Amino acid sequence: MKYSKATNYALHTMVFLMAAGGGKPVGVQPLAERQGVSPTYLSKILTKLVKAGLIESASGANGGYRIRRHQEDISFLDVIHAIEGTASLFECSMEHSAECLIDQEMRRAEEQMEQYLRDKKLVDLAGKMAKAR
Amino acid sequence: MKYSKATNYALHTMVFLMAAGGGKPVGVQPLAERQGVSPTYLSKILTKLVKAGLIESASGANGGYRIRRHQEDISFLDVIHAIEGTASLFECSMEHSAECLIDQEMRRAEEQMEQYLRDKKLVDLAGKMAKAR
DNA sequence: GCGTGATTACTCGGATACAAGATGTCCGAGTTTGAGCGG
DNA sequence: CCGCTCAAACTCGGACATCTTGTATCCGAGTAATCACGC
Repeated sequence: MKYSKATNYALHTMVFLMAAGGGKPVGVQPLAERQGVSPTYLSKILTKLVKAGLIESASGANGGYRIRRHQEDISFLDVIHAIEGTASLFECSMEHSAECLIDQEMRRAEEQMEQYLRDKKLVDLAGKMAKAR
Repeated sequence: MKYSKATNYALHTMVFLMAAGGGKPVGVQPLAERQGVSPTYLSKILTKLVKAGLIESASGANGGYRIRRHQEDISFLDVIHAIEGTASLFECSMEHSAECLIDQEMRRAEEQMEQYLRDKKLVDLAGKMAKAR
């Protein structure tokens, strides 16, 4: 029960892409080098973000990744769901007669966390991160 | 990023032990049979609950497990921490100069969920579960 | 100068390898209860 | 009736086996920009 490293990479990459702005795309190499991860692996992660519609990719020379326009209100939850999936953290999987009460409470607890992450926008950190790093 | 089945087993067992009361201990067989899991595996899970001080074990014939007295205010979080550990769900693991802002936000989000689970007491469900099952 | 082809710098996707953790089983050891047996 | 012994019913702990998932690498394919070359 931990968040995967991929989520960590994805969040950091998103913040950096936001700081870079919507100009020319950023290649995988500088992004990977900055985080100390192999470019090929990071590209697999970024592919998920592309499919989720959070960023867009540009093929060919001078290609790379770029934040999607008009989506600077992307939340933490958007990124996490793109990487980890949207499935519930807890599933009872027992054959109860009715709906499992434990399951209900666990899902409500999870909803508390998700609500917080839904309200937190990445763009709030972009500025601070740029100078902190 | 999912809760383990062990947590599910632990929560269900705790609720059932509460419904059973603090009289004579309950053996592993009936508990395991009810949840469709092998007794030996369940015993490993319950050992963690014992070490966390949530339940106590009685060796020998007519032995088994029993809820600890004066602890009917056991919360969901107590059980989860006993099984999953108390480590944070998110760890940045990057060599930033300062504290990672992403890490801070993720921990706050997690704290939202934990707070909910800390307030939820198992005893609230014990009665309902008894008749629902 | 201008098109055309080759080269280069990228992303994309699948296949594969590796490691770690979750899940589950097996077995021997210790512990308590209770029955049986002999005095 | 009493005490002793022994068997049965348990938990406990470690050592495995297995399966899934996360992590990571490699390679071929496609794509776009740029450069070189010939007309």
